[in-house]
Amino acid sequence: MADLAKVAGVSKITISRALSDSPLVQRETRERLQALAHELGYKLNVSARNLRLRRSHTVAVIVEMKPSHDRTMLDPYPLILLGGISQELTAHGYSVLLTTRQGATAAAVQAADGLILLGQGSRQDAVRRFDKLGLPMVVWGAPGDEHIVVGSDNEQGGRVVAEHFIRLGRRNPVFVGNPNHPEIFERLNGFVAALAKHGVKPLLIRRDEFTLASGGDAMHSLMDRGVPFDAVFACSDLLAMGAIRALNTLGCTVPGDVSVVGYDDMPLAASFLPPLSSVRQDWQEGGTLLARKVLALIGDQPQQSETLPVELIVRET
Amino acid sequence: MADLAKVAGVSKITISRALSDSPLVQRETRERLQALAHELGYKLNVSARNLRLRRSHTVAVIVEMKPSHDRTMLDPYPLILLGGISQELTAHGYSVLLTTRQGATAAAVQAADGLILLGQGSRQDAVRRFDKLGLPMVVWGAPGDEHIVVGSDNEQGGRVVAEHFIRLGRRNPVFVGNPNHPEIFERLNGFVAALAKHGVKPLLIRRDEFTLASGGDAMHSLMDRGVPFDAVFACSDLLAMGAIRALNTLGCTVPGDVSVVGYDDMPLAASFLPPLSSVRQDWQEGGTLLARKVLALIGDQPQQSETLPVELIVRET
DNA sequence: GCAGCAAATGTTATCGATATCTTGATATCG
DNA sequence: CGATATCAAGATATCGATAACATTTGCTGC
Repeated sequence: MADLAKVAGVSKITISRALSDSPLVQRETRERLQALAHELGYKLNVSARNLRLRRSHTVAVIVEMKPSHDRTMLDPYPLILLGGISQELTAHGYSVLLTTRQGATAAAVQAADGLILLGQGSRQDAVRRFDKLGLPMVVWGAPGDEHIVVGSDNEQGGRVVAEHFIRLGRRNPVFVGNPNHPEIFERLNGFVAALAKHGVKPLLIRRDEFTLASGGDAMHSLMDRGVPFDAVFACSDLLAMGAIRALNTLGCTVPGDVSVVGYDDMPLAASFLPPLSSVRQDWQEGGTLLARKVLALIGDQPQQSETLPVELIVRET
Repeated sequence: MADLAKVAGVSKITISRALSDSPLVQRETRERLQALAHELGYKLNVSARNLRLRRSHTVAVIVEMKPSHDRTMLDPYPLILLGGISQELTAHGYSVLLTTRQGATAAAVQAADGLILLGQGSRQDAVRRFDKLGLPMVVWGAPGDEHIVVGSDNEQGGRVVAEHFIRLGRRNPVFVGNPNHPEIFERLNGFVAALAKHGVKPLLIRRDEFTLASGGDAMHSLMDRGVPFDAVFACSDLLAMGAIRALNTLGCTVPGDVSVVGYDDMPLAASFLPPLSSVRQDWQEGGTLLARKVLALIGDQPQQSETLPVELIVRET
């Protein structure tokens, strides 16, 4: 900028003003300087500006990201939220600093103007760690009173599936998933509560992995134990698909003998054989909302937690 | 830091040295100052350091990311590469600045120490735009001579599928995909060349979308035209799955009448019915390599393009 | 006892941009 | 015509860290 100023025969500050379209500089001068800057290939030094302005126009997104081949694809939801987040932040001139939990100690995170936590980052211990940074922060997941949380309505998710099963006349439903995970716990809650209204008590099969294998395995162990069941609510589409395959192998028909509903409505659900019924969350909207809230917080506008509705897509299972 | 210095009764620079574990400061002093800094909750100002050191310890990853519900999931590969990239960069104290092409004009990108381009960013016009920034840059995709490219061996991918078809005695293979895309063009090349050695000439069905619908559609149009074919090489697993479904509907059996091979070996491929044969790329490794090369370039070590081998997973289609 | 040197710490300048306060020139008005 | 308002541009200080150079202190060896 100093060089530019010398070439143009003005002072640094005039250059600064001209480049930021300040009305303090005469239009002609401004345009001349802008043209000159462009011509000389001048690049603003962001670090210097950040230092001076005491803000980085950057939001750190902290993701729980396991590197294994399946995991990344099987559990891609944090990454999908990224789409909405990135779009919204970019539109407001902010950048996304992507970090895993391990990397979050890196200095760069402290430079961020705000924080978005995705994935199991919602685990309380993890969240508190970032709390200490004192940055505007929004968390994806199940609502609690400690933080500003955006998430889809997992309780509603459980409820609509329960009602669906009741409507179908199912009396022995099974829930497959990991209730230690707060979001899944909410689904279970909604499921159990809605069923209770009809005097039905579901069976809980705890599975920690969100894999096809795990879903199949759950069905096998159910059959082995000889427990009667006529409906399965799986906490992810993959669990559901694995379950259906296993049920077929075991001689059960879906949806004849057993109804199955998955979660997330991944694109493949629709073309699974048979087409899978599933609960759909609006990730794009979730991401957008997360971003919007951090930006608002950064702008000192108080925010509240918010829950997004889900939708049961009834197909053939 | 100045405050800390005052409290500790030393000068700023001593604080700076102590906190960066410089041996210029006596061990006792160093430890005392570190403890004090921790106690007072001192946070390094990254912008200031970046300014002074003229580097940001940040690598910008520019992704072609479409926001639609399907797209993100259907075409998640840029996001998967992110896993490897992020892991490797983090391990070396670097951060990942995630940007879409639109957002790449944002100032923050210029502050990065290096650039990684993913997705269709490999389109020449886009790549050149970033070239001008003069930053160390590595591109994912098909090798060209202009840039340093990391990618999987798409030609080999085409070749192994061709050989597989020949081995099965197929004489009328079809290629489904968008050859405008450089990576897919390479697959086509390898496919055609390997088939030619056996006197076989494949049919090309151009499809731009990587969706189930598109795959089905391709099969329908083939049948309508009455073209005989006995093998399909689809450029993505989704295309392949769509094709198989359509073939079944049209009264063809897979793999009886028609062999089908997909690409990417997504986790679901294995549990598709019938289990899908597919070409697998090692995304994790690809990401790691991308990151490693940018880091090397940043460290002024010259680098070359590199191609990763792929593997044909033969299942039942 | 003092040159000479090493170890530990301090001083000053600097990275590149911008906020605040001035200054000088022109316009406006009674 | 002089006083004040208005506008354009400059001077200086500052953001928070660190590199380069400077200084102090304590010690060795002759």
